[in-house]
Amino acid sequence: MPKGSATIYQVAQHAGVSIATVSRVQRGNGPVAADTRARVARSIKSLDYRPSPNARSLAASRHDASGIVFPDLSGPYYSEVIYGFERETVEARNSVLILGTHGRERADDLVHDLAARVDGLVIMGRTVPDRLVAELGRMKVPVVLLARPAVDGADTVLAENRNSAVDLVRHLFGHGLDDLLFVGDPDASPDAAERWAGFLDAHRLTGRPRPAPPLVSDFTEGGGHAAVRGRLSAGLDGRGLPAGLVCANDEIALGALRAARDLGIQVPDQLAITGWDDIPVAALVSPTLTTVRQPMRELGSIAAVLLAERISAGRVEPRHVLLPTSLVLRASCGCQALGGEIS
Amino acid sequence: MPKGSATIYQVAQHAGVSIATVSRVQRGNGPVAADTRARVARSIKSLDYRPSPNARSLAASRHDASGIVFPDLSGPYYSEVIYGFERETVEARNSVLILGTHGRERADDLVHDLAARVDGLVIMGRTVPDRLVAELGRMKVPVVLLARPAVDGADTVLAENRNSAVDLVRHLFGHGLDDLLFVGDPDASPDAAERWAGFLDAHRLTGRPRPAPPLVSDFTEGGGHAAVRGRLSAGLDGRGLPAGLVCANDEIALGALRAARDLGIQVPDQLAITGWDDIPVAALVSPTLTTVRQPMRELGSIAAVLLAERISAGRVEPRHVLLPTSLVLRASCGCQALGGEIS
DNA sequence: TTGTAAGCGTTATCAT
DNA sequence: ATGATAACGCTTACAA
Repeated sequence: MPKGSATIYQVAQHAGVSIATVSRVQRGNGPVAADTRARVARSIKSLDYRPSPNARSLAASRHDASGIVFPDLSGPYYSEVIYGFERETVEARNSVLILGTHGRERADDLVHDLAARVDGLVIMGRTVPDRLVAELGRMKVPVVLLARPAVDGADTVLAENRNSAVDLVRHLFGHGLDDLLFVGDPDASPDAAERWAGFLDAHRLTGRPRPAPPLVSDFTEGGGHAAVRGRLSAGLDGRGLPAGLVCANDEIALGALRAARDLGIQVPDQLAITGWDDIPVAALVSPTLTTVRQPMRELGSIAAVLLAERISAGRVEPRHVLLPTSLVLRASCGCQALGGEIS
Repeated sequence: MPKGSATIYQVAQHAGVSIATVSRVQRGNGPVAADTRARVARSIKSLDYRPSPNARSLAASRHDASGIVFPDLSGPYYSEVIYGFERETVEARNSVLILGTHGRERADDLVHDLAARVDGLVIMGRTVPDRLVAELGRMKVPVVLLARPAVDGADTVLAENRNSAVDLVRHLFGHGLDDLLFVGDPDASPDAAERWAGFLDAHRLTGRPRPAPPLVSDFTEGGGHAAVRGRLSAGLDGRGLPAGLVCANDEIALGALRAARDLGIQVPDQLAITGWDDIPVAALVSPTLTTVRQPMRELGSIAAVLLAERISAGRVEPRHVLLPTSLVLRASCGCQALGGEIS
């Protein structure tokens, strides 16, 4: 019982056959006589033989593993996507490597290293520059882009943003809320950019004047709180309050909610607030949060499936999957707390 | 430019040296003449050579990777721990493999496979049976147990539970709340078991009678909501309401909060509720949640450090790290919403 | 049906 | 200081 389990040689010897036969039995492919198979199988079991994934990768130049790159694991969005990806990937008998770039400088090298250890990669959002994505494409590394526009010949999977934003904003208009402020940073993520674009569309389509520029905030509760609090207190000091805040995600909206509470502003009576994602707590805060649900786990699992198609089925033409979202009407926009759901 | 980058042979040829020399230069270890080194380095750069992790693992029998096993990625707790682990591990130039067991039957095999791909493993909670942990120990696979009592010679890292529970419960007693109900499942996790033990301790230490058995719930908001709602409506029907609910984690507490809201029960006036973990939303719900903060990311990063000690420094005597927690007093226990923090 | 042997891309041990 | 060359544990033609 030295470190590691038995090797193929030990099994071969134990069963009195060659390593080729052991390999055949183990992988269940080549032709093997029934009795030989049984004998070898017994040896495998009794020695508890498990082929070394490394040696196998080296010989077969496959890894049976895939990787996912994310900017930061913070917040429900990333962890849910990763959850979906992990689940689907393991289900397909592959291992999962994760890499958070965390805005590191070495990110480039880290991604290359990751790429060398897997059969394919899912890349979330703007974690890596287009240049690198193209480079991976040239190296024939299967790549699926998640929540990011197409680059090169890579697959993409994203949730619908722009039309959903239009629907959301028109719903707010329907509440008689005209003066809306978008909170988020369109320059920071493709998702935010699309939501902002839909926000603009809705104004244009309904013949309204162009709205104020976005109130810039990162995707965190803290960021949302700070930005919104600043804007609202300026509003209280005479600049005037917007009628509603359309936040680029739920966490920003949560921060906005807290800012409003800090300042004694009633939501939704004095100020409507909406989010995006429908993270679990959106239904738990008070007032409950009107938001746009996107299927986070499914984003991850579908990315895994696309990757598998490329790797195993050898697909090469890029596929682009667009997942539908649904408007979740709750209390924070002025709807009844019971609020139904519109897809 | 075939699939994958250049091999060591191509670099050797390009630089006019043997592969051994390339290896030396690449790894920066063996003795190499300055000019040779420079020439080889140039070749490496110009061919964009990156050693194959697989071949390297096979030859050196190291993986430069470590793995983490969790039961389910749902909820902030697991994702935060994994975040801390990933960050620290990548910082140390290692890759990270994750595996969710999701209560699968094949979990055993999956863990073995994972073990074959990494230099060491972090195992969270009760994801795998003691038998398997012991088996890994026998195979000399470095193992760090997280939020789980020691097994074999494995390291452990856990946050203090029992005393913290005593402090929390005594704090509730101080509010004049005597009839407390524990919500959670001590049989389902070591953490829950310890918190329940502390809950009992507090009663004993203060000369109170033994409290009612736990109201069983899994660690989810939904589970907490269902269990608590059932108990509270029974209470409303005459059985009587407890004075406070000590929940095994924040998500259960959130469910309890919702159940109380459903039934029109005022928190904390009619019913106090406390959680555990201090997940981000605990500060955002209304009333804000009194809870026990445990350093989730740090649990992950410390596990990574312990693992690294075993792997690189070759430590072999088990280490056991106990992380302190802190009581976070907010509104749901009856404290002022401003609530300070006691460590 | 089974075995032999040539890789796969490194590291590491000897020689030189 | 450098180069051969034998592992590492497997897959996979190719032979037998």
